[in-house]
Amino acid sequence: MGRPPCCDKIGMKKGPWTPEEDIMLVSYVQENGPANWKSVPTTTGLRRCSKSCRLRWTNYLRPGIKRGNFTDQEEKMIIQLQALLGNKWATIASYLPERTDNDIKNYWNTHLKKKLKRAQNGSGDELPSNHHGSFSYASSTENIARLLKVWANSSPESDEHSKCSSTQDSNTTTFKDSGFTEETNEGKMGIDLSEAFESLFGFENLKPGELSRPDSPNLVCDGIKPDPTGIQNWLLDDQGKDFFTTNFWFDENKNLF
DNA sequence: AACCCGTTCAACCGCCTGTGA
DNA sequence: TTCACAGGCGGTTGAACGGGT
Repeated sequence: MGRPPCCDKIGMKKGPWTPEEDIMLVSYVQENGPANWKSVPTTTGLRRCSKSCRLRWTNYLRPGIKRGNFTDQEEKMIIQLQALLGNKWATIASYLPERTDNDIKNYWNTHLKKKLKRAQNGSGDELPSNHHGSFSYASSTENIARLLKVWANSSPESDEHSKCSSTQDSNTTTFKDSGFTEETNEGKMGIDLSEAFESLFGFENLKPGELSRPDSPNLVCDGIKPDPTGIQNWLLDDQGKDFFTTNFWFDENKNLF
């Protein structure tokens, strides 16, 4: 016998939400903020379990949610991120702040999966050129490195960053003029990809100094930070500043190449 | 008009994780 | 250290809908 679902509590309603229920929930959040979901049913009188309330808010009622068709850019990002991260929908959603994880998951399952399959069986014209037509997660160092290199070189953002990197001071190798603000870094888009790196490269808990550039051994990596607009990644130096990485990657010995 | 079938997406389920007592 | 609980996450379901016959 497993644990009974929370919504099995007597009197709890299930199924589609009515406009009246939505209003009650929005009123609660306006007054109390999106927290303490446990108290929502008792405070509002809603006959919904706390999980249902939280889900309704985060997936539907929360401000700033974009609904409707996904743009080509969004589609491309989802495909690339899914190839890199697998079905980590919440992480992928953090790169598309106007979309919910549920939306992205649904879009993947109903549109993109089929699209990829068609492309795999057919010409492949529908896919970004760097997608290798596999539904499985990128599973080897070689594959993921190639995938990201090609993608980075083909995306408009990478052009911007390449320009920036070409102007950077080679002595300090501090990334400048990236248009990547601190606010963005610290916000929910600043997702740590170190887990993906760990699984791909066998890195276990990147530590300060563990990664270094062969041409600048005194430059060490203190972390990895992705670009919210794409799958370029920055390395952070030991002072927490970015030093760029767009066109270099790691080998199995944790050296950049 | 009635039925069938495929598609979409909101919502639920069950497990996992983080946190506080 | 252990336990309980709330919140988070990914997988799955099923009602609603639209197009075809």
